[in-house]
Amino acid sequence: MNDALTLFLYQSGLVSLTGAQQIAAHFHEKTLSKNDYLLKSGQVSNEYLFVESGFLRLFAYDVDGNDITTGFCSSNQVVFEVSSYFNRTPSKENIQALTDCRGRFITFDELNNLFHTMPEFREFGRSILVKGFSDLKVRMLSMITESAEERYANLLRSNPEIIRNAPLKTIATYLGITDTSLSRIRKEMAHK
Amino acid sequence: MNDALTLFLYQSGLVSLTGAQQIAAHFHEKTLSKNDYLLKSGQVSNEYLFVESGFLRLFAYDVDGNDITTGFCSSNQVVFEVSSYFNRTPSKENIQALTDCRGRFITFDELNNLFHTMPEFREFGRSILVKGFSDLKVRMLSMITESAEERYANLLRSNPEIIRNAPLKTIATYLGITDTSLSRIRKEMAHK
DNA sequence: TGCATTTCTTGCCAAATGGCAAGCGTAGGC
DNA sequence: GCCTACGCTTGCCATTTGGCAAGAAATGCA
Repeated sequence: MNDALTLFLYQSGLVSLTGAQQIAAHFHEKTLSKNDYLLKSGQVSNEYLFVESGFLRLFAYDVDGNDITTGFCSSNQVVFEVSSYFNRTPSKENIQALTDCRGRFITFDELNNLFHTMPEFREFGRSILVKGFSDLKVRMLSMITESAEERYANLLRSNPEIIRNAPLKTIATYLGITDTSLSRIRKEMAHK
Repeated sequence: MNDALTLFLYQSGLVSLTGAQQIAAHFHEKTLSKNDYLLKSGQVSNEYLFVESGFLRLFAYDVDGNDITTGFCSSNQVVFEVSSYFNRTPSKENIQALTDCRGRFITFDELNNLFHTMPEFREFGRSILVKGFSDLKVRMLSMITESAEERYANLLRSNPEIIRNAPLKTIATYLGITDTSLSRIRKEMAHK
């Protein structure tokens, strides 16, 4: 009987089953209630969290103090603030639960120890980083080449559950538009 | 007497001076003439290139076949296509020299061997990945919160040399606007 | 040098998106 | 259960950006 984290590690293709079990054993339980923060700006991210259930969002504040959603996270994904976690510097971003969440985390020191003792976990760690990077590149390209309506339709296709759990304004800032515009786009799309 | 690569490794703060010298010794010379490709889409990126002199750009094709600049690279930076290089998959992006370039590269297999034998190089490798990721996050936030004019002003401030070496259309796609708009923005800014 | 190609600018107008404010509905706290 | 946030929609109009096409300027190549 293997838990979701063990399976996630194993299914990456980079970790053996016994390796996955050993690695997963080092993670700790974590629960968050809706609206709880996993990370607040100014803090140093110290939880590399595998999400078993629930949804979260990452956001930053712009110069005018508006919060801008920089990412979403759903179950079977890893969430943490890359720069703060690896550089041990204060985060500019926040990570907040959109719904009640359950997951398993590991601290930076624990992760580094595991990296040293288990090369296959190192590979896994790199793959998480590379995937996050590539996904952001795809999103940037979509931001440049697609209309707001196309970007919303994409998001709806790829993350329908999140769209149901996040308020309109949150989704709008993620897409780079105002809540007013998103409301109009929704209306447009309903007509079709 | 240390070369630029050795200094770059050492100045990361993650590698000792002797370590930096040993690592640099594994890199190979590379020169590119203006407009040469370091990587073409469809190929697997196999050169982790430290640029000693010159400028390059990364670009992808959108659905209509237009090329979209996804990044710039100048001297004292490392350039490669992250996803293709680490996953050994065909690249969707191209890397092309904007000017004559000189640098030093290492292949994927060589890099992995070095990662295994020199833990300090592993740290360095991670820091390159993390920095690329964070920089892209900053750019995404700027894309969402700033006007085209502000983004252009930022780019002008951070990379004046590149702006002088890249054609207007190349810069425009990087900023997510048309060349027509960028031309107008330049005119506007000249008036001030 | 001269021709051809590309790059850049500009005018005119259209389309996309934003700003503001009012109104409405709903959900949570007391 | 009521009242107050808050979240969402909508109208009106402003601003930003784009599309197209023509022409000017610069560049590369024979």
